[in-house]
Amino acid sequence: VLIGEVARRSGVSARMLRHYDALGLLGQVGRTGSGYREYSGEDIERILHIESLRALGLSLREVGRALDDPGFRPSELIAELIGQTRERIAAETRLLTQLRRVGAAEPAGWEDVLQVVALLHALGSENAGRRQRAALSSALSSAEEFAVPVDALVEAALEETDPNVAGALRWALARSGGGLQQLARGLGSPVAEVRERAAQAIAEIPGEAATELLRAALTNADIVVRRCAALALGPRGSAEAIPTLIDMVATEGRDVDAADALGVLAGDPVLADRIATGLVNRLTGGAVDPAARRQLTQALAGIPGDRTSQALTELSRDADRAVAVTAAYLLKLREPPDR
Amino acid sequence: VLIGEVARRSGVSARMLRHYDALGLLGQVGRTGSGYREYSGEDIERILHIESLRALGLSLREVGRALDDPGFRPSELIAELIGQTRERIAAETRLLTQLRRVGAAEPAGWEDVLQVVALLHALGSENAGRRQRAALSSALSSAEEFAVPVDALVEAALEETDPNVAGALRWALARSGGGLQQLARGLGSPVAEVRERAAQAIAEIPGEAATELLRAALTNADIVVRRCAALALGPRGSAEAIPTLIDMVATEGRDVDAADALGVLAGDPVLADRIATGLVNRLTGGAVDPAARRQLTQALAGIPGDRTSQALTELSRDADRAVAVTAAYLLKLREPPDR
DNA sequence: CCAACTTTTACGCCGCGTCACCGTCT
DNA sequence: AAGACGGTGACGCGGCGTAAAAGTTG
Repeated sequence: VLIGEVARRSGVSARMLRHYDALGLLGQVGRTGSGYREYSGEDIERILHIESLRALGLSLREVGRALDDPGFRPSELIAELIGQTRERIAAETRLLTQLRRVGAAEPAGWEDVLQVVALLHALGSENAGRRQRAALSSALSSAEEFAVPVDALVEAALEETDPNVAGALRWALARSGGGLQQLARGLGSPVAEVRERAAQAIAEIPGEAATELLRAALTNADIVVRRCAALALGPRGSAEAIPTLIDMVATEGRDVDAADALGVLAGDPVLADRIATGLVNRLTGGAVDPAARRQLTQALAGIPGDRTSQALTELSRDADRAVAVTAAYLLKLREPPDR
Repeated sequence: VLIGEVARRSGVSARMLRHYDALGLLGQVGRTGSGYREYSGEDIERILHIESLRALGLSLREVGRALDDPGFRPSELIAELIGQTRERIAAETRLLTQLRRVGAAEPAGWEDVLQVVALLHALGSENAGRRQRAALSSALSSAEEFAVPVDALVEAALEETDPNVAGALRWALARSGGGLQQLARGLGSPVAEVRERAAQAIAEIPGEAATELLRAALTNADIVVRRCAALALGPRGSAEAIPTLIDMVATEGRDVDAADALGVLAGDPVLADRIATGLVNRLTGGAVDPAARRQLTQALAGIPGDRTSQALTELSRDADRAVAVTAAYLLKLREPPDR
């Protein structure tokens, strides 16, 4: 069979058939008296084999090695090819999300494209300084002509380990005002750090939508998220955060911040009563550790109202000297200034 | 700034910087007195721009065209790049599934790999004849050393439009005995044809697992699926199919097949009674169209038992002549042979 | 004799590493 | 004067299209 016939039937161009021959992939191909290549049935079969292996992604060189080595184990090669293909898909997918972000920024001209690309690239950089600069510039560039790619900011904020850069990213997000939906998804991440970062980022975003999200986060499965949400909800005047905040006052660590948040909420007299009652219930409930009782007592400092005054009077006779002294001191502070 | 410095700070190799220069991407780069390239701040900025565009997947030639044309609209280019990238991802993904299937076939040597690849390739061919041969060969090759990639068969069977090839594929699937799980997923496809093909394929697979799946399919949202399942469940002795089959008898199209299936089920005397009752209820229920009544009467032919005989006696006096004649004829057939 | 084949040889593409060989700074 | 820079030119890789120039079929 001559080369043209083989080319037509196998779908491989005559050029490539000659190339295979030149590379020695076919062993020796027969020739007619006048020098034309004469392919045998075996040759054709071998050509089909070559095409099969090439379809799996092997290079011609690899095909040659594979077909020549009769004792080759295919399974590991297949596994390796799978790995390589996955890697390529991952790279292409990263490229695709970059492209989508650039497109979403609706650049008006090349200048904008270049700026967005540089920004995205810097946000994904290994270098913390570059990331920092990128975060700051996206925080400040909201007045530019192109839209800052919010989802890239969210992704960066959720993955950022450097605290300074993370802060800058949260600031940028807060200024952009968007990304709440993706941050909300971050609250459900399997990774604890991501959940916490999402909660912090939402906490720094102003507006009713973020507040609503924080209220929902009060029922999050992750206690860290719940506490972060509660701290942020205090200044926003959300009474739903009170139980979590009282829990936090009784816990080591964020008790001062929680007490402050309760103090802000207690600006409303109705809430002040509820908060005071909650704190007192905690103090008189059984099995509370002494350190927690002291923190709860101190938290009463920020809560106005008669309910607190009564509680402090009783606490000034508390069995725990530290509690009694603190309560007495706070009581004196609350005496009316007109002697 | 000399080339080495630029290379170190931009991450672009000196080789490539010279290449950019040779391609004219940078306009004219300055030179020192001794002929060294001297990059200005603008040059460096331009280099960063080039890198940005290359990161988006543009070739050097495209970068040159883009940067030279000041009035270029970037948005359409971005859209095109997105399309191309998606296409590449799709191609790589197809390759990945092929590779996984080859790996799943656990080939012992190159021979097996080649056969599996050829088979997969033929299954995905445009040419119906090739697909047919591939289907037949995978139906017959279950005795070979390698495992036929069942999921490829399922995918092919769910997408096949040629009825002959589809039949061969279902046969191959039935012989392989696997793929039920993926076929079950096909029952939930948004495409009606795919759902029907999945149902047909399951119907041809023997065994309790397939029967169970068919029973579940009786509650499928797609009526075609339900009917296909019911037809297949008849011969498997599943009484659950009876209501659907009776519905089918009263409907144009598959009524004869449904009647046959009911006849098989009626081999069990208890079921025979239930079926007869069901058919009679349909006949005496209000607002049944005449054609349906005739089909229901004919279906009684295959149902033994006294209940049927009584019904036929009554029907032989039916107002519809066709029904009455049919019933009378069937009654005569049922007279005991001993005169 | 012509048309349709075949043959070999060779260039180009694209992005880039790497050499060779030579000049120029400090 | 050594060694770190810079310059140009060229080759190679991989997979193939394409084209030229010539010979072989029917």
